[in-house]
Amino acid sequence: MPVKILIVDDHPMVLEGLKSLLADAEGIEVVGTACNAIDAIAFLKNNPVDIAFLDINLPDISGIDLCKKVKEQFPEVKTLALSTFSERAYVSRMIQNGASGYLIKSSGKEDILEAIQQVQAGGYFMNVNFDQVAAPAAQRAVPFLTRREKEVLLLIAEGLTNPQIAEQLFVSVTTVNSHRQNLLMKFEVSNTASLIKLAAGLGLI
Amino acid sequence: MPVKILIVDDHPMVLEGLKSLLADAEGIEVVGTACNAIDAIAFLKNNPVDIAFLDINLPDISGIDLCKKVKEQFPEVKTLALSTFSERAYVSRMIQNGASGYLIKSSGKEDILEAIQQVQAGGYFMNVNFDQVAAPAAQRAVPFLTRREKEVLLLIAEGLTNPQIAEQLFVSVTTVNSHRQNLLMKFEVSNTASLIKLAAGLGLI
DNA sequence: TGAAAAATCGTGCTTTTAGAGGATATTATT
DNA sequence: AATAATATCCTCTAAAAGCACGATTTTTCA
Repeated sequence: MPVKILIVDDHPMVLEGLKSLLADAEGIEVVGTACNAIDAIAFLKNNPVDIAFLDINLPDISGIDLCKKVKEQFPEVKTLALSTFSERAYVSRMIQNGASGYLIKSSGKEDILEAIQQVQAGGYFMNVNFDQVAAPAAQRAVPFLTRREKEVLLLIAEGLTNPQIAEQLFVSVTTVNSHRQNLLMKFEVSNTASLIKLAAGLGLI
Repeated sequence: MPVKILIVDDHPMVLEGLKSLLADAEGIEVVGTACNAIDAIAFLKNNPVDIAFLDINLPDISGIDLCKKVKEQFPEVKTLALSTFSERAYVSRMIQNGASGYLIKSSGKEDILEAIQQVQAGGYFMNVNFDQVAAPAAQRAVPFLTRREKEVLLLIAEGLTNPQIAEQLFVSVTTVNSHRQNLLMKFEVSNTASLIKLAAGLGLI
């Protein structure tokens, strides 16, 4: 008896791609596809399924919530998260919600087949290392800036030098420099490049 | 005579998906696929192609650079950028490099067929509205940067000084400074602050 | 193979930043 | 009226960046 697969993804390319890649695989049958969570649930109600591939981004509810629903209503169905690189952060939540594995969309045929095999045997599959990704999540708090500091920050970002800013604001260069030093301190950086990059990232300039 | 299509993407799912979606379309033939830029160029040398679908993220060189190369070496080949949502910022550069259109990977069959039709007729196709995204970035052309310049730019943005960058890259400080000066020249700015602000606005860092 | 592009290294000089240590006014705000 | 925060100004030093010449080597590609 072949392994029955349901694919849930709103990208026609991925849907078709997976279907095509699995079409000639032995012992595997794609019994259905869905492009949203409602259709997916409806399909599961009426058809036996062994493994469900769930995209993390779906139009109606997220794949994470769908995963939870599936495991609640159909605990015998094993789930496999489908994700692009940038969504790796969500994978741990998917696992918490009962997913048996995680497959990045750039996976090749071998990975996909291995994932199915592993999961069908009751195991887990994951083809990404989280070591590299965890870092960027760290959010930095926006430092409190005074009116003058904001003005100076803006002018620095526009490429003005301290003397030019001083002229613009009718103050002395040392004053501008003070504000500049305070900006570096508040952002906890040691030069203009980091300062501007952070400020840009926080949408301040 | 059917329209000859080459698909370049390193995601087997997308590759297969597109192929499958276009398989039964009338007047369209997928004559080849490639999962990197080198294979793509090699294929174009030996086979006539009307339209090349180019993924923006490729393992060897970026789709943007590949697009440029293709238009230089095979000006008669029309190019269509393939991208996920998060990469929209790069699309304008793709267009600058001669692409005839842009297709998000979540596109359905209708969009894909319409894109092919439009492009083959000499027109442009784009199924995303840039109003929300590109506003600040679109104005200034993104300068062409060499591999080393990009590296240096990134390290500058991380707050490293010339001596630190030199150490990191195992080159002399004067070399780093040369790259830095070239960056300033290419971005038409006169200091680091402007450089980083611009680069951040263009999504380069 | 030969030309073009990129990457590498150099010197000398000026300007700007970064960092330390202050001090004194001017505003809030309680 | 007293306190705190902000804004202003100062000197000094060292480090880094910016700018202008240059040059050689390596890589890429037609």
